[in-house]
Amino acid sequence: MTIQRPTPTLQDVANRAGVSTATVSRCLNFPDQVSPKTSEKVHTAIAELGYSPNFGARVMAARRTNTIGAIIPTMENAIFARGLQAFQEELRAHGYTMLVASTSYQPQIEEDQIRALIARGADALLLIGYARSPEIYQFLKAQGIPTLVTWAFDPDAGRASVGFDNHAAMYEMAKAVIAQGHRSLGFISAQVATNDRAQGRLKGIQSAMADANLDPADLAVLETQYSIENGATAFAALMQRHPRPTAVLCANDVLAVGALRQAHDMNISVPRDVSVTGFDDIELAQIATPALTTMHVPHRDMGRTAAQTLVKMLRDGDDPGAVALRVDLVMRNTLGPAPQN
Amino acid sequence: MTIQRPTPTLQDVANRAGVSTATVSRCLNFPDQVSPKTSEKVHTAIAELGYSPNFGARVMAARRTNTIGAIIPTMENAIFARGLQAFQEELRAHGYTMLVASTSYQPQIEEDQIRALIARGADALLLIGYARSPEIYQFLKAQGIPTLVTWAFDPDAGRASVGFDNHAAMYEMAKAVIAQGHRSLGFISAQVATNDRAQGRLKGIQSAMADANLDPADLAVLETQYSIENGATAFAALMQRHPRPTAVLCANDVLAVGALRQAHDMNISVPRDVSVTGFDDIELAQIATPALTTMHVPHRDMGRTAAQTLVKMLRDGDDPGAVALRVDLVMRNTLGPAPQN
DNA sequence: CGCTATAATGTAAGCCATTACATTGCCCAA
DNA sequence: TTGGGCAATGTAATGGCTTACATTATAGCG
Repeated sequence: MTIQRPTPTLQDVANRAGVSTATVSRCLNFPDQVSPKTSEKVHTAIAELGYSPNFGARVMAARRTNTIGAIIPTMENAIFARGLQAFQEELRAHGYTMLVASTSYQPQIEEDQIRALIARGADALLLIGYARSPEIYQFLKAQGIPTLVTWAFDPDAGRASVGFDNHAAMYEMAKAVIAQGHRSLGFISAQVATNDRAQGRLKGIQSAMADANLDPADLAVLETQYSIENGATAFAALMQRHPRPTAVLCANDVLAVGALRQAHDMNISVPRDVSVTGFDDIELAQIATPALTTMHVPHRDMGRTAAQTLVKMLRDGDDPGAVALRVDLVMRNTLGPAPQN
Repeated sequence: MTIQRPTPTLQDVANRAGVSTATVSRCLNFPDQVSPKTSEKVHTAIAELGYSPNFGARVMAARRTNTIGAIIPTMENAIFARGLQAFQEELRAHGYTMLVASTSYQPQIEEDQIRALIARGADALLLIGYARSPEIYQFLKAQGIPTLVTWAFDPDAGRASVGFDNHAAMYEMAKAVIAQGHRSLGFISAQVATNDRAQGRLKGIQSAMADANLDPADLAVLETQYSIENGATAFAALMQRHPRPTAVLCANDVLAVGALRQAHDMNISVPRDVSVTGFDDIELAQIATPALTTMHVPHRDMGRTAAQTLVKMLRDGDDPGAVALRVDLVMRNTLGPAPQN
């Protein structure tokens, strides 16, 4: 039976070192304001006592937690996992810790999570995309929480953001597809209603079609959820359409890989019979057979830049505006000329 | 110029609702101890004031943060991302928030992160694997932080854990390979030195070899880091060995997929010339050509169970011991009979 | 109706670091 | 030697919530 000794406090350290609590606090937080001699005494006392500052008291007194919240749809999507990893690494380099929450793409859950993370003391927040209710933006502002939007770029939104232009990226992809002679396009999309990135991508295709004198209304759109299986199912459905699309664009690589698998199972040759394109350029894209033509998004870079930006917002209080990152069309082997008939 | 109003406190809510601060606090933390009428008054006041509890004060008074830390090698590895996602979802269902840190597989960083998360007020910790210094376990114990080990299973370690038996799983895999007539085996492994899961897997193969009257020393082992590229390089190197392995086991699917790609590039037919096996059963495994024979690990289930276990440890203070989850050998198309010569 | 058991609410004592402001000590220039 | 300026240190107010314990309201029962 050991005697339960209360954990030592700042006061205990101060007593033992023969200084005031203020000095001990300064030793810990502003070491250069303390003389070397004092500093040594204090550190000895800390070591002897096994002192570790009380988190709650510290947060309460300093009014900050050095914790930054990130709310993403799901970590199971490699692009978010990768971005988050880079975000966390960079945050750590600046002395911040990351709090994570996920929404499963549901706006209501996102709202809850925003409130939850703020209640948990997040000093700042990383969010995906712009689309959310004005009330929640209002709340964020009222709470004085710096917030950064990522994965999207819209200079007109008037919010701090680090991302890429989903519309422009998909426009470029669609243009490349149309340049190969395709006139009948299909699009396997993520849920569009509450997802501004998906919306941007859809509109990008439609713009490219309009610019090529194709009727955007002819685009065969199928909305489904993120999974290989769903990509396969959607592709099969698209192949039943009349006219049958000669090119199927996908909102992400996972859906595209599903489409590829389904094409293979249906004995449809890619890209001879039908072209398929992805979006994101995750590992899967290189491994797919044939290797997937897709849009490369710099996920890690986005995460890192987001961290730096957020830290600067927090420290200097400045508004970085909307920062755009480059995406690159990666030509591999699933986009070819439209078949002649 | 707007007037900066101080954020409302519990006291403000209490005044407005005409009750005491204790009642408001109870409304928030123990709703069933408060009469419906009072509860309504309080919630109205909260809504009107836009009140949100102060995290620091709350932590300080309650001496707990309702935050649980998870320290993993990297989120870029799909298996950890998936496990973490399930962990986080389950935690949320119990009212906890997740703090994440990553180590890049470096023990020193892990140690820093453990201290960092505890300094950030983590009430409990999830760690991967058993291997770490006694000092850090000592520290964890001294701080009274419930800690759960996952991704591994060792009833003799005397620690709370939820995972699977890496040794037994790889033993089973190796046995299946040997049963196909393979006598010359190669193993592409993760770094073994500081990674008990990798160690277990290696030993599992060696045990199976010994049991089949093969000399474990004949196993051609190559250690490398997690990436498709490295898997490819390692496979190429293995193919230079004499005798050339007729089966290459890989410590994870990502390495295996790299091996598969390299085999394809070298015009080595899988499984006719060489068999390849993976471990984990991530999406990549189904998509690989040919589809990868691998060991299915219930990552999501592990995450969910870990969350439940940790919450119970925290609430009831009980020690769950070592919990084992089942893994399943998934036969697909990369394991075949050893070639006759 | 009066009494008791229990539910609901109130009072007030912490919790422990940070930091604005005050004070002391020291060095150097005049 | 003395006074000014700056570095180092000290004093003490402050932050907002939880919770043990005390008190009051309510319901049920004989």
